[in-house]
Amino acid sequence: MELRHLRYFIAVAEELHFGRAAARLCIAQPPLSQQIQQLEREIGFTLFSRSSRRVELTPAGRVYLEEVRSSMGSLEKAVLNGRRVARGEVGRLAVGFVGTATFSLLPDVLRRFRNLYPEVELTLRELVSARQVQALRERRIQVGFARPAILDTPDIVCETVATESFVAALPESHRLAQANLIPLAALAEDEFVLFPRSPKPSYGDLLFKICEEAGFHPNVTQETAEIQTAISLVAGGMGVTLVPSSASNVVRHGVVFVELIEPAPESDLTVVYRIDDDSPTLKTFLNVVRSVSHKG
Amino acid sequence: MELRHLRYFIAVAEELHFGRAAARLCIAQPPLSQQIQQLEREIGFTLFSRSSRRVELTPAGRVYLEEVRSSMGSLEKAVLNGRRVARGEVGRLAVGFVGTATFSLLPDVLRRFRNLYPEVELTLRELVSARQVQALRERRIQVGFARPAILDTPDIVCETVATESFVAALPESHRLAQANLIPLAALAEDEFVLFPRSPKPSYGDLLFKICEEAGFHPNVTQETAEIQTAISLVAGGMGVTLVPSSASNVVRHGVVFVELIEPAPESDLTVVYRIDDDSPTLKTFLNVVRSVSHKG
DNA sequence: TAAAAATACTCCATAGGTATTTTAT
DNA sequence: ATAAAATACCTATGGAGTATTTTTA
Repeated sequence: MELRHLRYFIAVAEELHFGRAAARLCIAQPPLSQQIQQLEREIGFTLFSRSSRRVELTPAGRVYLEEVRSSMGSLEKAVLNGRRVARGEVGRLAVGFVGTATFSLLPDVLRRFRNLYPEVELTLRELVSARQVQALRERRIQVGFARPAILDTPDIVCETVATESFVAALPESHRLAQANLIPLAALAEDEFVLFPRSPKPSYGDLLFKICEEAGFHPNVTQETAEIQTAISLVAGGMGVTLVPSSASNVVRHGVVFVELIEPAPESDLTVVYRIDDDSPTLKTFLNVVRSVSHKG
Repeated sequence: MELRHLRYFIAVAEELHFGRAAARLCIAQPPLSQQIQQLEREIGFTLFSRSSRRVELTPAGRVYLEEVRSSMGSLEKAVLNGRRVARGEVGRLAVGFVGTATFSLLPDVLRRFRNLYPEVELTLRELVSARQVQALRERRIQVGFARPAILDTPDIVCETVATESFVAALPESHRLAQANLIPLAALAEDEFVLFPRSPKPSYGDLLFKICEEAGFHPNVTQETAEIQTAISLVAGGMGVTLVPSSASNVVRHGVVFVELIEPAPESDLTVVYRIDDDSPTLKTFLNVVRSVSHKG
C-alpha cells in the first residue's frame, strides 16, 4: 500500500465518481479504477459499491475513510512539526551560567529568546565556569555563560559576547566614596570582600590576579560565592570589593560604585558550547545571544 | 511522498545504518540512500546526520520519527477496523419489532447477537408492521420483526422465521379453564379483549379474520394495543383473547392458556429488510436470526 | 586502509495512458 | 441509448540493481 492509494481513495470518496475524481487527480479514469481495486484487494474489504450509475461508500469504507483522513492529517502535521524543530523553533535547551552573568546579558537574552521562541523549553542552572565545561561534555547543558580565565579545550567553543570593566564597590562611609574615578591601587590597604579562588578558573582567582597586577595583595577578610551577598557585606562596612560594571545596576542603600582609572581591569563574558553540537535550537539561541550582544 | 519513504525512514532510524536497513528491507543500499534523500528534499529538513562511520537522527528526525510511527500505526489499525466493519462485527443497527414478537424469537436473537457482536450498537423501536415497512424505506431501521398479513412490496424482503399457533387466554374462572384443547368456535359467545384493527395489516385485524374463519364475529368489549395489558384484562375477568403460543410463557395469576383444536390458527413472525441493503451488519444479524430460528 | 554512504548508470516493474467492452438505467 | 465503470493492452517514468567513487575514522 502506498499513500497514492489513499489519496486516490479520498478523492473518489469525495467525488463519488471515478471520472471526476480522476480529473481532479490529473490522471485518466482506468488507472484510478485499477488503483482502487488494488487497494481493496490489499486491505481485504470493498470500499465502494459501484454500479454504472452510482458510486457509494460501503460502511467499512466510511469508517476507513475517516481514519485514513485523520492519519494523513497527522502525517502532514508531522512534516510541519519537523520543520519547526529543524528551524529551532521548538525543542529543549539547558543553559548554564555563572552567578556574575545574571546582571548583564543573560536576562536580556532570556527575555528575548522566550519571546521569539516560546516553544523552546529552557532550563537554567547556575554553574561555575569549570563545571559548565563538564556539563557540556556530559550533555547536561547545551550552552553556558562563563568567564573563562584561560579556557582552551578543542571540543568546546568559547565566544566572547561582552567585555565588562570592573568597578569598585565601596561603603557609603568610605573615604573615596565621593570620588568619580580612582586607581585600583588606592584600595591596596583596604579590607576586601572576595570570592572563592577554586575551582579554577574562578571569579575570585581572576580578581586576585587583577589586584596583583595593580601592585598589591588584597587583604581578604570575608569570602562569599554570591555577588549579591558581597555587595550586602560592603554595605555593612565589612570591606570593599570589585564587581562587573553591570552589577552596579543593583541599587542598594549604603553602597556606592566608583569607576577605576585606566588601565581598567576587564572581564570577558563568553558563551560556551560543544563544537560538535549542530542542533538548530542551539543555533537559534546563539543567534539571539549575538544579536543582544551586538546591540547592547 | 509515499509510504515507501516512511517505511524506509523507520528502518534506517531503527538500524542507524543504511546497509543493515537495506538488508532488512530486502533492497540494495544505494536506492535506500536515494529514497531517504528524496524524502528529506520533500519534507524540507534533514533526518539523519551521516558520516561514513556513524548515522544519527537529527532532533527534527527524532520528532518526525515518533509522529510517523504513530500515523503508520493508525493506518494499520484503520485497515483492521475496516475489516471488522466489513465483517459486520462493529456498526450500528436499528431494529423494529411488533409488540407480539417480544415473547418468542426476539429476546433470544438479541441476547445471542449482543454476545457475538458486542461492538454493534443496537437500537430497538417498537413499530407495527406497516410502520416498519415505512421505517425501512426511510432507513430509520435496517431490519424489522413483523407479522405480515399480506406484505408484498418488491423493495422489502420478508423472511418467515417462526410460525406460531395461537392459544386462547382465559380467566381462571372460565367454564373451559380446565380443558386441554378446545375449538375456537367454543368461544363464539364470549366477550373478547382484542387489539386495534388499524393501521392494516394489524394484529387485531388478523385475529378478527381468524375468528370469522372459525365461523363467528368476536364480541369485542375491550381494546388494547399491548398483549401484556390484554392478558391482565383477561385475568381481571374482562373477557378472553387469543395470543401467540410464545406469550404463554408469561405466567400470570388468574389466567390460563388453552390450546386450540386443529386447524389451529397460526401466525408467521417474519424478519423484513431492504432488498438493496448489503450492509454486513445486517447480514450478520440475519444470520443470527436464522440460526436462532432453525435451532428453536 | 577499511567501512560505509553517495554517485553513476542501467534495467524492468508498474503507474498511467488509449482504446474498447461491459453494465445498468 | 447513454453514462460510467471495468477490462485489455501499450508506454514510459522512476524504483531498484550493479559498479564505482568519495569520505572519515
